[in-house]
Amino acid sequence: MQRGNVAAAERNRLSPKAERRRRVILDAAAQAFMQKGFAPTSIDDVADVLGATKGQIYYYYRSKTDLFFDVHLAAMEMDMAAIKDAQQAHEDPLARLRAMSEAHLNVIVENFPYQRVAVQSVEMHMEGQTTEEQRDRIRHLLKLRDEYEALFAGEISGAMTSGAIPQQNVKLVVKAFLGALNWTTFWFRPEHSKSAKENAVLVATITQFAMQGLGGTA
Amino acid sequence: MQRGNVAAAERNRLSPKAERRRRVILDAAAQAFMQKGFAPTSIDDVADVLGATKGQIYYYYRSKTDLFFDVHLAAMEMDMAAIKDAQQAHEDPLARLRAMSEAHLNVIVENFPYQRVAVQSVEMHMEGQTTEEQRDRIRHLLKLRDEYEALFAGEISGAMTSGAIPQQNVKLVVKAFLGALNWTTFWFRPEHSKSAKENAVLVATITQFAMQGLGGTA
DNA sequence: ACAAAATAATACTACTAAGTATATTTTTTC
DNA sequence: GAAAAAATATACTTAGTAGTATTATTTTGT
Repeated sequence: MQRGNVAAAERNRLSPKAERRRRVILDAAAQAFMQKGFAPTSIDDVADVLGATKGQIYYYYRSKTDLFFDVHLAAMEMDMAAIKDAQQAHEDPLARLRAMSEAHLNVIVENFPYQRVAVQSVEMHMEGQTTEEQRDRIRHLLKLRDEYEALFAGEISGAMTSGAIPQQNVKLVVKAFLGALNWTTFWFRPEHSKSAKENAVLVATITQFAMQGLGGTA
Repeated sequence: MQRGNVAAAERNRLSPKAERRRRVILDAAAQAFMQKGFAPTSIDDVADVLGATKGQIYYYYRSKTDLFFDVHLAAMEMDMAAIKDAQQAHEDPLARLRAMSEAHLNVIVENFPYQRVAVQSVEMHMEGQTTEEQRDRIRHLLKLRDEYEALFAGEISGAMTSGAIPQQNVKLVVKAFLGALNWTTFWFRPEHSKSAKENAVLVATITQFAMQGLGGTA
């Protein structure tokens, strides 16, 4: 039975085994898209990473586009889960923000292929030949991205209100803040990363930079 | 006479008229690549932006790849020229760095299509089917990029040595610094940008964030 | 004004890769 | 352990596009 792509909401209809298989394919796709980006990566490239053939991929996914969207969505879900935990562990806006930054960077270094793919802009690749259903998914992904940014912006605003950092243009500084973090996806190479300690230094240093960027008095 | 692609060093062999035409094509290519990225942009897309046909483009450029490289190179040359001017206008490392940051951001907002293209990683698109000559050009572009980063890293090191900012991992903070700036290519939309004043606020705010990120005592 | 050179458009070729249809193999179920 | 269902592989079709060959037009020099 051809099952094709399923939205996140109906994933539970799949058998646990099928879902595991989907995840393996998703990992291979993240790996492949990471290396060359969406357009120049063929389904056969993904199949090569997977060690299988096209047939298998099309059994679980309707199209290359849907596969890409699912990688993207999985990446965002990782991010969301990680920073919400971080957020709830603290009271003070700046403490929250610091924990969120660390969580975000940890997700990047630990799930690099997914996070790298998520940074390749969605809208960029999909102009024109998309179905209405796919445009819905794009809108959803963009909405998630905006919500994610809003979580950071909210804490920055909170810190401003409480006087912990100077008044400043939140819309702009939140971009700079996330830019400092997300830029990691451009230069970090997980295969060159030796130790967990080295990654910890990365997380601490970039977080320190971003927090100081806001101009707090410590 | 078919002339094809020429490297920067031999551009002066072209007549002024031919060089102007090349530049018009380059602008169109930057515009087109900006919208969708390299792979999904066809030469016909570029020709559409140009308001002409393929024939014209292939008269001046050997291949789509060479065209992309030239956009990239032009972007880097803009950056280099801008920050070298900024650098020479000041003595103090932090003053230099601030001026370099402002210069870099101004180049981004004023030549957005080129700068956006330059941020699309070169290496990402070109795995495999490249000629030896093209691989040379990739290496050259990557070298320029490293040199560019080294100019920023040098000033950060200078500021550290003079005690203007705390000791820190320069390799990492220079990435965060440039990340805060370059991230602008992901969210800035020149067509929505109303006034020069608004752009000035952007440049000042992002620069302020990046400078503070280094932890100076002001 | 006209020949030659330069520039540009058109018509064509070859190839890549997404998606599909079909066949084969593996797993499950009774 | 055989029939049915699920999972995977293979073979094929088709659309899009990079690059080229050829033709047409414009510019330049004399």
